[in-house]
Amino acid sequence: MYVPLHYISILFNIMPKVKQFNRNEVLSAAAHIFQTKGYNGTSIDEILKATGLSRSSLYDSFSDKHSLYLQSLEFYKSNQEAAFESVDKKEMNGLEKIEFLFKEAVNHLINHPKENGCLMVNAAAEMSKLCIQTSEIICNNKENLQEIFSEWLMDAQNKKVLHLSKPVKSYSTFLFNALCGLKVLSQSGASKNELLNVAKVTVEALH
Amino acid sequence: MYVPLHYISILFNIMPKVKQFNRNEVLSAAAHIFQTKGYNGTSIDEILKATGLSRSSLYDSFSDKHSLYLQSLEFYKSNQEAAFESVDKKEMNGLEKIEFLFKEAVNHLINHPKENGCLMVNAAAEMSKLCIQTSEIICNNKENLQEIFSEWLMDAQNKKVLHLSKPVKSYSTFLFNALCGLKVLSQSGASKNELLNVAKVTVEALH
DNA sequence: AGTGTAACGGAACATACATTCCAAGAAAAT
DNA sequence: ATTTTCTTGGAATGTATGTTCCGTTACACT
Repeated sequence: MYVPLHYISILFNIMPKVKQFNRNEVLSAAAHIFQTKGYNGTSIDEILKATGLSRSSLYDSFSDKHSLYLQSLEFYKSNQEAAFESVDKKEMNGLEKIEFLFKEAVNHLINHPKENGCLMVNAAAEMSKLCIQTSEIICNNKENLQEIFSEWLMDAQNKKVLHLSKPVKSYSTFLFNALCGLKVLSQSGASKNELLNVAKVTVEALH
Repeated sequence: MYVPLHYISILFNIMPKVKQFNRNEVLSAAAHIFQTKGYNGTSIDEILKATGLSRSSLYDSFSDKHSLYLQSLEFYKSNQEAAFESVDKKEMNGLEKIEFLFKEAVNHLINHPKENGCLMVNAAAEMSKLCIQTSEIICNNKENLQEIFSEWLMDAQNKKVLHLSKPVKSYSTFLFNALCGLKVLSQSGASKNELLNVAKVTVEALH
C-alpha cells in the first residue's frame, strides 16, 4: 500500500522547501511557446527562460520535454473545454451559444495574432501521426467539443429554433470542422471580415 | 550582360557531367517528409536517405534546408492547384465540381492515412508566424484556391443551380475553410463517414 | 539554532544536426 | 585517351540541444 509523501512528511514532522513555482503557470507558459514554435521548434532553454524555472526543477517536476509537452496539451485542452462550458452557462438557447462561441473564437484569433492559432490544431498537424499520446489527447478534445455542440444543437431543436434534416452528429462534426478551419485560416492571411463571414455562413448553414 | 552557362558550354564544346537526379522527384520526396514530420522534425540525413542524393548535391542544387523547404512548398502548391484545375476541366457545372472536389479530398485523406494531412495546412500551423516566405506561399495558395471556388460558384449561379444570398467571396472562403478543416479533422481521429458527412453538410450549406 | 528534505543553479556530457570542404569520379566532346 | 567542369562521397566542423549530476540553498518544523 502506498501513502502520499505529503502524509509521511506530516507524520514525521518533515517539511522541506516547497516549490517556488506554480504548476499551472509553468504549463501555461510552456503551452504558449509550444503553440508558437511547435514541439520540435522549441528548446528547453526557451522554456526555462520563459518560465524562470531552473533546469533541474523542470526535469524534477515534469520529467522531460516530451512529458512536459503532453502535460501542456492537457492543460490547454482543459482551458479550451472550460471556455466552452462558460459559454454553456450563459442564458441563451443552443443556437445563440453556437453563434456566440464562433464570434468569440474569431475575436480571440484576431486579437491575439502572435499566439499562432491553436495548440490543438498545431499539435494535430505536427504530432498526431508521430505520437500516439498526442493523438489521443487531440481525439478526446474533438469528442468532448463535438458533444457540447451536439447538446446545443439538440437544445435549439427542442426549443424549435432549429429544424435539422440530418442526424445531430453530422452537424456537430461540421461545426467542429469549421472551427478547426478558422484556426488554420487565421494563419493563412485571412482578414477579420473573412473569418467573421465564414462564421456567419457556418452558423446559417444550420437553418 | 549575362549569358546562361548552358550556352557558353555549347559554344566552347564543354559538356560536363549532367545531374543524376530529377529535381521534381527530389522535391516530391522532400515535400512528403516535411508533410509527415514537419520542418523542424525532419533532418537533412532523412532527406538524403529518402532521395538518394548526396549531401553535396543537395546543397549545390537546393542551397540549404530552409530553401529546400520553400521549394518543396511551392512544388506541393503547384500540384494542389493542378488538381483543382483538372477538376475544373471536367464536364460538370460549378456545384458538381465543388461536390466532386470535396469527395476526392476526403477519399485522398482516407486512402493515404500515413501522409499526415496536407503540407499547406501543416506549414500554416508550424511556420506561418515564424517565416514570412512560408506565409506568403500559404497566403497565395489560399487566394488561388478561393478564386477557383469563386468561379465555380458563379458558374453554378449563372446556370441557375444555385442562388446565393451573400457575396460569392463569403462562400468561397467558407469552402476553403471547410477544406482546411477536413485536413485537420483527418488528423484528429475522424472516421471516413464523419469526413463525408462534413463534406455533405458543407456543400448543402450553399443551397 | 539545528535538522532533514527537496528545490535550485550551473557545470558537464553526449548526441544530433546543419553546413562546409576537398578530393575523386564521371560524362561529353575532341 | 585527354581535357574540362560539374557531380558526388565522405570526412570534418562547429553549434545547438536534451539530459544528467552534484554541490548548495532555502524552507518547515522541533
